Amino acid sequence: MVRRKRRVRQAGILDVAAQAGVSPATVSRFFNHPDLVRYETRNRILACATELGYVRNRAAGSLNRGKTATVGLVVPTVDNAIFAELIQEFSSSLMQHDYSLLISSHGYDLVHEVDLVRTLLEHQVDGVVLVGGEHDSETFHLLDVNNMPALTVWNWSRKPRIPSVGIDNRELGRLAARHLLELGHREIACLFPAGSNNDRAADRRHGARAELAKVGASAALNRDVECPYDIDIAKQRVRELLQDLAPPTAVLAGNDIIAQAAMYAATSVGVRVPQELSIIGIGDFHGSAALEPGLTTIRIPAAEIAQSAAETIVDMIDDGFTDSDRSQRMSGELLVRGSTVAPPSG
Amino acid sequence: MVRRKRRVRQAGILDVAAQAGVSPATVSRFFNHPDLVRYETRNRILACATELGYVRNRAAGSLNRGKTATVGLVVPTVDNAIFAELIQEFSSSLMQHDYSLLISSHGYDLVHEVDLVRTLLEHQVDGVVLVGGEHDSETFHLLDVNNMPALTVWNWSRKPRIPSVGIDNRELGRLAARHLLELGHREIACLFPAGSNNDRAADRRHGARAELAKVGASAALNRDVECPYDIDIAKQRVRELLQDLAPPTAVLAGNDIIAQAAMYAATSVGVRVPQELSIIGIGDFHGSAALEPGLTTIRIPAAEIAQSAAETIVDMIDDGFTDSDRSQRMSGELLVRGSTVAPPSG
DNA sequence: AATAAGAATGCAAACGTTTTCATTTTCATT
DNA sequence: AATGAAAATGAAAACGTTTGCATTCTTATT
Repeated sequence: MVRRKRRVRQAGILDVAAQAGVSPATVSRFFNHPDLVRYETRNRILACATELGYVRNRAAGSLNRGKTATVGLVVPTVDNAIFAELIQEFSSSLMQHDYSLLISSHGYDLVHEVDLVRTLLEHQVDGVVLVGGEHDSETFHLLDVNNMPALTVWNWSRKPRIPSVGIDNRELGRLAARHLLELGHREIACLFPAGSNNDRAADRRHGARAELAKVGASAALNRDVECPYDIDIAKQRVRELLQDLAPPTAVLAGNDIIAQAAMYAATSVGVRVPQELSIIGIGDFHGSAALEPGLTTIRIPAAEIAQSAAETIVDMIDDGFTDSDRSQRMSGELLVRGSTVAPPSG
Repeated sequence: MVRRKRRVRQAGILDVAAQAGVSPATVSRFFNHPDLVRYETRNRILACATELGYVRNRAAGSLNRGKTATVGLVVPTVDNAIFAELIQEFSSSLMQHDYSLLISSHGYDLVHEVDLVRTLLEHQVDGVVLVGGEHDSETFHLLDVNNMPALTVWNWSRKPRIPSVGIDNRELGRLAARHLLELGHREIACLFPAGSNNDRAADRRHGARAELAKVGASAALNRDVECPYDIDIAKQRVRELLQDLAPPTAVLAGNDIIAQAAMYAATSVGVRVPQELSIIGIGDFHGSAALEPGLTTIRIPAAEIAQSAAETIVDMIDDGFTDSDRSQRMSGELLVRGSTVAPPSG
């Protein structure tokens, strides 16, 4: 059977109406407010709709109502465990509220992010969720001018430009540092990505450094290594570190990916974890518990953040945007597993 | 400054037109066919548009043109390295063609998938891309009735219901099995997820089993373990396997996640990889090379698949759907790293 | 200067819904 | 059967673009 080249006109609400012997208005009501339609009529319409293979045209609907029941989410990257859980959970929470999700990623490029946000707006999303608190001023401008319900997630901050749902990254850094210090470590290498375009990482690093400074920072200071969230590069960095004349007794990693890389690096140069090197991560990603030894880390409640964010943005959309600040602060939690112990006495 | 509760009417094409002293038609042309507009007029319109913070309303446009420049992608899950690279690459390829991406995931539930596809159609996507070749018949029906350009990716199959761009999963299984056999392994445990709702996994398993059968399957047969793509569960499964009276000399994992879990499992029970246990995965995910030892695996060219899929679906949309079969077959490739060697003699 | 061809713009009719308001039908009450 | 209230439906006007066709403005050619 040859597929017709000529595009068959799709069945519209008018066709359904004609077939069912009612007005288009009634068909529309059937889909949007079924309780306003008589029982028998409902059946008739449903039958005709399925028979004709009718699917609603949300674009047309939204033109009228000014709502698309769609939320846009902008993440730095999807090619990574980092935001996978957030996305998954956000998506399904949203779906429970009958909203759809439009995702885009900018690869940690905040200028590119502007375009993504604009595209989202062009597609008439009802709300926008961004990861992180730092964004191009044009991004803020666009959201503001278009009076768009917006939310930042992942990081919490004291006085956000737009409401934020997330954790205090400084605290995460502090927690991780404190754990290592309490175990007795003083030779600690910190591995964080560059702060530009990534305020989350910058905050974590500041928190960690501040905590370390309390016990006299000089030792830790020269072990502040810049390292992207990339497993191969991170592994290489830690390797160099371990082959140093005076290797650190502990690694404080900017996230679990770097921590995982650190474990591999240690194995590859024959350094035993945790006996000779303690490693702590941040994030508690899927799989971090399965590592051998299990990775000590600071848990970020990704699922909770995602769920709460979904509910908050939906609220903001429905309530039409009151002034009440919807920000919410979640907290990180130290998860001690096998990768950290007291440093070798010496 | 108090944020207005009342929703300020967004600037529309008419406002821009009025401000610039031209007709709405010209403004529309400025955005869609700039070359039709005189240079000075262009400048004037651009100035007014930015001043008013105008963003186009694609919903309205699409109503008229019947195009949204949006493609829908349906993946089983996003919470996993598995499809991350595919998504990322597909998204950016699409963006280069000025298309946007609508993503949804169904958690390996093909019935749920029907709803996702319907939602995608309601949002007037111009094309739909599905992962895997097996889908609910209602899914096929919807796509067909609505005459929707559609593509399946990831797996290639001989006679697909709709065109497919991907690899032959049977071949991947075969390749992995052959490598182990050639090294001399005969005690091989295969770990694959259940085949229902996941034709990719089923095909890989069949390919592997077929290859193993060539050398007499009985040994391998009783080592056919069902195991989901979950690192924690997989680790547990392999652990049980290794504590068996007659542990296998090699593990053939359904994907790199399971393989990774197998490595951790081995470490946790003190079995050395690769000396006492060889492990091969399928996929070559981000990070598989960084494992210690590096994971031998069958590479799936995710980026190539994604790029090709993006181009193909865009073609199908633009060309209005000729009958030519756009299917494309990519191939897997054995990547020998450190996790496989000949079995211990004896 | 007159003319023609081409470029630039304007007019107005779609596109497929939703919703307000008006009208009809139903049903219980008298 | 007559009445009124409530429920169900219909008519028609939006929503903000795009585009075919008509018109006007440029510019080059004579």
